[in-house]
Amino acid sequence: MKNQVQVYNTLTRSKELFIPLQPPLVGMYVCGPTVYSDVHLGNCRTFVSFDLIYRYLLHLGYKVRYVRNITDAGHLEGDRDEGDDKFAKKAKLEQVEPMEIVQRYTLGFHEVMGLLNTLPPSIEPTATGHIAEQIEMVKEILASGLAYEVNGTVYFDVEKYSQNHNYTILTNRQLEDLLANTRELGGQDDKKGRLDFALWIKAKPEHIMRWPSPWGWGFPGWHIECSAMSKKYLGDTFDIHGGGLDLAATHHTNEIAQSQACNHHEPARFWMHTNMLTVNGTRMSKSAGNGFLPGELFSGNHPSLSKAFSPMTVRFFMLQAHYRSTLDFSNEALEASEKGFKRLLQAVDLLNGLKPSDQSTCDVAALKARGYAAMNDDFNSPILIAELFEAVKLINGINDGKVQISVADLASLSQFVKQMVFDVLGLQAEGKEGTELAPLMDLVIKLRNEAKAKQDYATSDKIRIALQEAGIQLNDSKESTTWTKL
RNA sequence: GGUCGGAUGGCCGAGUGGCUAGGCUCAGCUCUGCAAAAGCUGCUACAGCGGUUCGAAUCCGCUUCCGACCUCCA
Repeated sequence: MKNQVQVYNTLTRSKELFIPLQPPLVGMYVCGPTVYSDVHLGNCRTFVSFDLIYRYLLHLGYKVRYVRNITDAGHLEGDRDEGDDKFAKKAKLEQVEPMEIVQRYTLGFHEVMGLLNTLPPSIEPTATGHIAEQIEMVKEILASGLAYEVNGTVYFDVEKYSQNHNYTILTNRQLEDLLANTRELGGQDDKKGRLDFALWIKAKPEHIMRWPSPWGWGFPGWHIECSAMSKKYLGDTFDIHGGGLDLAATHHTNEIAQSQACNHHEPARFWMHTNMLTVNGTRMSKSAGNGFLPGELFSGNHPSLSKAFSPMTVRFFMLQAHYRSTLDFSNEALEASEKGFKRLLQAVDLLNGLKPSDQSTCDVAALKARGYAAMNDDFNSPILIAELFEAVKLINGINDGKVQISVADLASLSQFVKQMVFDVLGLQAEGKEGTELAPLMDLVIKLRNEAKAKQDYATSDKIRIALQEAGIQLNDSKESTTWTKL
């Protein structure tokens, strides 16, 4: 299965066969969150998408070092390379230490990632923990002549860089257009060129988050942290660099320039970008104010939400769209995912109790092949899920005695479905947390069945309705009664 | 304004030069004391207009509409 994965590379705008630099090792760097506020659902989608990619590569047997940073310094408010950074600004508002902000939102981020069942990255470095590496990198870029210092701030010289490099290689824009269309910045900084960006920023004396450097007290620019940390943990060139599509034009473009200036070759061979989560067709973002927080979704505590949706429903919803497509968020779409997810897991539960036959009247191998082909085609999880629903149909058919399956095929089907659902898609069963209720429920169901046997339907219906009001759904079938939490 | 990407059935979403995913909804059926749940069956869509082709929703051109990026954002 290895060496059959086609990955869409933003650099070439096409799918390419993915072969790691040093198989079976894979180095993957993904731009993580900026922890100055709660992550919203759009942020989560990116990390769920890369979690799928990480999981599938692991499933194929690759040994992946997955590095995802925490940005806890250096991100600026506004479009000027001076002034307070986001952490200091937020901290002033909330009357706390900047690192208190960082700590709070980092913990919140990890909690949400856990609920969404994303695997933790191999390394999760922080920007503030790698100031020395960033300073080193800035020094090297200065030495290469592609940066200049003005009053304690160091800028990258985009125009000089462009003489020998293609600055816009990632997004295929024309430098002239960029220069012509870049907004006038008000002339308050000391940049030579309009596209130049800060590598190191001089801090005002009152600035709390600042570090000593060869250029005086300051803090790192927005782009250098990813270049420095990816280089440190993955080397000068690694396999995959990922992030949200919104990072491509500026952040990743500048990362490539920094790495080229420092290391003299491109940092990553594959650039992968995940698309945006939209609300009514418009991108969900902090600044647009149309964001949903994961907590609001999981609790249903939001004016636009018809009800609460569980983390796994949300994850399944995200995986039902391809990572490079926009995905539109709505109550209807979430409800559809909730039901579909439930149906999928119910079929998975049936797997262990299926009775094999001598022969198969179904083609498990073809089903598996289609599932793998989908994932090998740029991680096409919607198609994989469609194939899993074909498996659901098969499982139900076997359960009903309408379809026969051999022992070997059943084992193969069972392994495939479970691996894909749990290991690759990263889904997990929910609603089983009420196990302490089980003995109680057994008793209630027994009493109700006794009433039913005596045709005392008034009592049996009373129990059913009361339980429903208490959030427990009874499911009667011919042989038995089961229950689920609503 | 520039660059790029989209427009798929009631909804969400894949895909693709001929065999036309999948989920949800809806309808019918089975099961059932009734209901729910569950299962089965059914539901042929690709913005518009031209063109290429034996054949296009899929390729090309134009039009309309939408979005993203160009400024912090996953």
